[in-house]
Amino acid sequence: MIDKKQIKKEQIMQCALELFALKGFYSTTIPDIAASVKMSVGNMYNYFKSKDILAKEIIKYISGYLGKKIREINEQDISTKEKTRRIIEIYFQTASLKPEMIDYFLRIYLSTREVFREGCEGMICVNEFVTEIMIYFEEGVKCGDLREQDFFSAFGLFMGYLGGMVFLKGENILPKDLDEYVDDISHNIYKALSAD
Amino acid sequence: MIDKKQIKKEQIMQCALELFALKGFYSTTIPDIAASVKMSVGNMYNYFKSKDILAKEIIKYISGYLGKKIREINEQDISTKEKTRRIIEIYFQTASLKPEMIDYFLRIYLSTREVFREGCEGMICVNEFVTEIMIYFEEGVKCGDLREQDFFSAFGLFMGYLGGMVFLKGENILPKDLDEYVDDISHNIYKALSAD
Amino acid sequence: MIDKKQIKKEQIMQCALELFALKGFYSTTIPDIAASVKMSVGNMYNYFKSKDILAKEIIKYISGYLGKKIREINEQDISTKEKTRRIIEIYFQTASLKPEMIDYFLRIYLSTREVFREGCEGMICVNEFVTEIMIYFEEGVKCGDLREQDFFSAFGLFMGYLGGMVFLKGENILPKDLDEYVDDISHNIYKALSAD
Amino acid sequence: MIDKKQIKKEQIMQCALELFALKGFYSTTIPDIAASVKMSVGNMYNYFKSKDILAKEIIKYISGYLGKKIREINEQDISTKEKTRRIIEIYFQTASLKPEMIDYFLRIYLSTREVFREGCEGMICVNEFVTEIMIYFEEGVKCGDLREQDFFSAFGLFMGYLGGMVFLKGENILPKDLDEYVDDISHNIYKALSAD
DNA sequence: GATGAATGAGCTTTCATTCAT
DNA sequence: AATGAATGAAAGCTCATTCAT
Repeated sequence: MIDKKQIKKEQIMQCALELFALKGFYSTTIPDIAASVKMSVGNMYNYFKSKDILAKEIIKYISGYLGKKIREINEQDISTKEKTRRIIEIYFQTASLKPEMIDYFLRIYLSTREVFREGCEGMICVNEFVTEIMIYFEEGVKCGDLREQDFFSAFGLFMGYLGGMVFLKGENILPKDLDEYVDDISHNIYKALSAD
Repeated sequence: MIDKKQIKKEQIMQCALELFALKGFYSTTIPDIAASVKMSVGNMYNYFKSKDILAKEIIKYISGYLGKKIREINEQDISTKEKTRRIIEIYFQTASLKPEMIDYFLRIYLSTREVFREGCEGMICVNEFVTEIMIYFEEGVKCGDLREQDFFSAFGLFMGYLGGMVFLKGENILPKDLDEYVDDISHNIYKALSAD
Repeated sequence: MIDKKQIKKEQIMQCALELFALKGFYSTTIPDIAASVKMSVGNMYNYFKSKDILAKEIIKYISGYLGKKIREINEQDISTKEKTRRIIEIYFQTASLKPEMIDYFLRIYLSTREVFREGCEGMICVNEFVTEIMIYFEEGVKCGDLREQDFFSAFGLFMGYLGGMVFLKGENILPKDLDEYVDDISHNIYKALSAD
Repeated sequence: MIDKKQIKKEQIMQCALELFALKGFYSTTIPDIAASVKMSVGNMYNYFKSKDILAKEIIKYISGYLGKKIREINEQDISTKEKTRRIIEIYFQTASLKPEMIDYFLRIYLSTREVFREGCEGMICVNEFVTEIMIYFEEGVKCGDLREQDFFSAFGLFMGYLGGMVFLKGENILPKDLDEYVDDISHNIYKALSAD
């Protein structure tokens, strides 16, 4: 029973996620979402008590998804350089296969402060993802591959760079496919973060 | 006479800019803006025909402001390394002194697609700023300081990184002041972009 | 269920019809109509997507009503002279019992072009009514009672005349009741249209 | 001096007349009219104290214009039959050369009751025109050409018929030019009104 | 007389949320 | 759990009219 409810919740989140990413938070209405899930408006409120709460659950869901992917990389026995590359690959892959996720992250979560202010203070709602990046970084430092520096400076570089690229792709400004930038970007980032 | 109208327009833009950056585009109402300018709602429409148009004028205004600042750097006779540093300084300085500008850029312009789709295709509305970054980059390449690579990859790195840092600052996640990251970031970026 | 919705739509149309006819299209507000139906403003929009659409549905509704009445006359086995008289009677009767209908026709539909331009091109929205008048006229010609002439000249005479009388009545200019003019008018029209 | 003011008033009335006839009373704004007269909004109010008053002055102006035309016919020494024809000709001519006048009469004056209720009770504002039609009719009766009947029944026939035709023309429904209907219509009307 | 910036009430429409069924 | 009609507050925008210059 409890499972069934969870499945329905995820269906709603997936539909809402796509619509939010596509049209923006305010331009997506609850009836829009309900229609997309093929469910009545009233019933939606049995699963999520408000539009804001739905938005917050979605960002947690995305953070969990990405966190898991990176954890898998962190657990592999490979060089920091290789890890760096694989994280970038996973990020771009997600941007390619599930563009709504990265879009939601960049355009909804990062920009719609009013909505996430309460209940997502700090980076609570995005915790799983940030933690894994932190682990990647700390292990890189520990084994001497990465230069010791403020984590957030490194994080800003990493995530800002990747986010920036996906953004440009989304605007149809990039001449090439994201994959084709992986070499350049890996090189740039590793060069910036590495110890030597 | 025409000057007086221009001055009023800029007053409105400044007030709207602050409110949009603070509360978001949709959570800021025209009455909010009117109250902030101490002007009647109706009269606002004598200056900007719609909320959307106001939003677009603001981003052009910001782009012009930042473009001018970077042009001043580009025109100086200093090394690419030094230019890189100064651009970062200017960006962070702006984020510090006029935080609403960078915020607007990151949170409103980049995220509220529905609004900027028509009339800001490609990067038209942000043209002045992008052009100066392009000049910085091309001159760096020409004089052998920067590695020749896809401009947008470099642009994504530069702007994504800086944007990411300002973002983290805005979320009160950064332990230190933005200025204190200038060394690290300059180093990281220049290392990533430089020819050797 | 679908019936219930249809009934409510007709209730709204009837209330709106009365208000429009009484106060004019622009001087009747949606809140006015909602109050008259004892319904919330928002809910009105679950039945009619806009004020304009409501206005168009109303004219179709009236055209259907009058068309049906005239069809019943057309189907009767009586002389053209008698048909003429009965059409006039029906028209005046309607003007008497449901004055809002004729008023709406004359004062809203015929005059508020901006509203009916799109969606009511030609005489689409008033089709059922015009068709029946056309049948009356063609059958009269076929059986030799009416003189063959341009249909629209005949239509202009017939409808203009009747409309003009109702208008004068509405302005409280006519000294007598509309019924009392039936003889005169029947005579005038039939004399004008008849073959001899 | 007083003349100059009168000339300006007529210029405004002519411009307003055209706009009202074209776009309707409510869809024509004071700024629209001001722009059309090439005059400031504020100054317009030096000539007409309100939009409503302007509308009322216009209908009086039209009534005067048409009244004068018909008076000229009434004063001629011709048969009632010929007078009937000439009135129709004048009406159609006006509809052709100054379509805004007839349009204003039919679509604004007759339909926008809210506006004309106060100050145009009965037919005050249209007095000059109606009086001349009355004279035409009474003289026709006096000399035995027209059947004695209720004046308003005759008036409704005459004006309703002509108005209906112009209406149909305005809707682009009439296959032929208005002039070409003069014979038919003269015949129909005279037949309906005449004594034999 | 002339200007046009300024006012503010009022309009249509939207939409998150509730609630009777 | 499920429906979707109903609510009503609030949004963006318009426009007749006024008023300082």
